[in-house]
Amino acid sequence: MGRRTTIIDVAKECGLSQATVARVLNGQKDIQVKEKTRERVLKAAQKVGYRRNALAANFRRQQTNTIAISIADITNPFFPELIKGIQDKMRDCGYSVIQLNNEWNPDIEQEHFQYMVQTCVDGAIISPSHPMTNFDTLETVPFILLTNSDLFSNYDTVGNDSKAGMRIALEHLYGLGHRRIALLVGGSMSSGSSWRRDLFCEFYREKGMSLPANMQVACDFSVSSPASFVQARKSMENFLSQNPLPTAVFASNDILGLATLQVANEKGIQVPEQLSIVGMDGIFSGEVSSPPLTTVKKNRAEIGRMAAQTLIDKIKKPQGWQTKRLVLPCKLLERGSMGPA
Amino acid sequence: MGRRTTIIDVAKECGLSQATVARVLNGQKDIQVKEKTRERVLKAAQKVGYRRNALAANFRRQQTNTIAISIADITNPFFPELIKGIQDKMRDCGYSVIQLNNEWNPDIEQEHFQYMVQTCVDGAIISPSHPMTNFDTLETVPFILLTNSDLFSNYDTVGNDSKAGMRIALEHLYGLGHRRIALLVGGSMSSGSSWRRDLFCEFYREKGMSLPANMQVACDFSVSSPASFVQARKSMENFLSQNPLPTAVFASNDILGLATLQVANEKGIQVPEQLSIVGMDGIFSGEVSSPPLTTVKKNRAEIGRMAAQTLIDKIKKPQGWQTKRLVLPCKLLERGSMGPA
DNA sequence: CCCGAAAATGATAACGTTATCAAGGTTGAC
DNA sequence: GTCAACCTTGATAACGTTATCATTTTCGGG
Repeated sequence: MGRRTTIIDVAKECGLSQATVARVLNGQKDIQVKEKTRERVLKAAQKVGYRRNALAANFRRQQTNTIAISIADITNPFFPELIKGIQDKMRDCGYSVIQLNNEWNPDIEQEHFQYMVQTCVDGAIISPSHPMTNFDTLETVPFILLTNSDLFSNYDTVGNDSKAGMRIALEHLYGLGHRRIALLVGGSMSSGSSWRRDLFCEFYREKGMSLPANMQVACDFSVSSPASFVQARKSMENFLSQNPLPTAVFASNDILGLATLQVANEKGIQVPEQLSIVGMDGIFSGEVSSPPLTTVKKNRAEIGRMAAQTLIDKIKKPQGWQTKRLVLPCKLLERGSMGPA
Repeated sequence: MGRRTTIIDVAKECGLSQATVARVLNGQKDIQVKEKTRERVLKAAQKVGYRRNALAANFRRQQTNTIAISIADITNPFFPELIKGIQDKMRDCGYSVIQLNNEWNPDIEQEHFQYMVQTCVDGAIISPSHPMTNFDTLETVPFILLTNSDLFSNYDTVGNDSKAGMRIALEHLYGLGHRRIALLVGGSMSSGSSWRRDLFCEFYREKGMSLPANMQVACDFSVSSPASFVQARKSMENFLSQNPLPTAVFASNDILGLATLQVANEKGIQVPEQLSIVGMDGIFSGEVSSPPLTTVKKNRAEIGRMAAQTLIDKIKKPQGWQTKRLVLPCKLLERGSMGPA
């Protein structure tokens, strides 16, 4: 099989130097080359069927125009829109995206970091698998974290203000007259749960209410993925058997919220008349339950775009970068599973 | 900033040749090198902090250990599990995955193909954006299509037997006594719709029934994505106003099915007592509606894994490859929205 | 018309790895 | 002890582009 045609073949064809050909075919926009020679080159390139060898170029320049995304699991409905947001922005800026799933596994996550270094991605956007994730492996790869946790306060982060979002939900429920509000959190190991409990207790304290028993459920499976829906249902079957029931439930993600809703429906508990349910995230599935799930919506596409833009800024400005922490607000999306107490 | 350490630095450090060092650090498993020298190299590598430069290696070998996936849109709930399946298998085999969204846009799709060639991906898995997609651009990149359409019968394909799946659903409905079964298809431009109509009409003919009026709805928006749920609802509001209603509906994807279900619920049409609804795909959202949506399930993760495996086989066996067409069965997943007529 | 500056082009050295072939060592059978 | 066969290691040439510097050409002002 014949060697693939190179810049040199083009040079020979048009009788110009390799350098000039390179300038025309692969150079930046601000290069100097006469219109006439440009045409000569283009014509010759066409004739010999030149295709740029990106591998060679990447190697020479030691950069790939590729960034990596490290998340837990693409099948978790939280992520696709986020990733889409990143991809769209990155595409506009000439980057490709490699997406890696760590399955909540820190070891895999570390492998991914190594991969990023070796493969010379230009940057990375990372949703940390857990609060202790160590980023030293990444060495000089610029990265942005998808979180708003205080645990990562000295890194660049983009995230939703989940605390404020949760507060909005609780306040709203309170305003509707609810005094027995329960909290559902998933994944004890996940960083997410502890601040939620704190905020929850603080909220009760603030309102001068004492926290009734059995108002907190921690599901010890790993949260928010459809795969854990069945398990979530089991927890909820148990939870919704208590008497008296709470009048409202705040679920820290929509999967938990939907599990609660489904079990409530099955038990004949009227939603929202007897029980209000508020979820968090705003995934599509919440739109098709009955009633549709009221939720604290995170604009995931926006988060993705912001993260991408921030990463690009960071890549382009290697000197004097100041740590950035972007926080986007959540919005209460009323869809029908919340009502007066 | 100091140059990053190379194989040559390691060679100097341990007093062996570059070639030997390369054999130890980056060679295949079946290389010959004495245990003692291997240790020397490893130790030296450790000491000078050697990191393999994958860019150089990729360039030299003219391969990337990366494959590309081209799909319409990752936010379409059909795709994440499919992609996961591909990623998992590919990861096991040492490949990374670049995922590209073409937004159903053939031009973007072609751009992606060019990108694949330039960037020298080792292979590609493609869900064609439309029936006329031209793969010439891909040149020598080996690829597999995610489809079961006859339109691509001379390519390697992996797909579900959607026809058989649809037939299962129709037969099942028929068996339950339904005689007024409606067909909902989305996206007139998509390749999918025409064979569905054909099969639908044939089914009626086979059963010796005449096809009543208004038993086919084609929604002229681009299907199966949550983004079109609202539009699907509108079509269904209209459709479900007719009198008499069909006793059953086969929706060619779950989004349409869920839209139908929701509108039926709102109109007070009892599902499945007054109206049976069967969807197709088996996305998670169908599990949280009430009743949960009965559907013809496609095992997307399995499809992904098969496609990945097939692609790998093809990559590894460049000579004498025989076109393969893998067809996986669909399964009726009864969840509650289907009952006797 | 000449000169200097700027613009355009040319020549060539990397980039870090892999692959090829040559050279040196070791082993075992005769 | 010799020789062949095999096992290790070494030297070195690619791979195709970009970047740097040198050279040539163009152009305008005096």
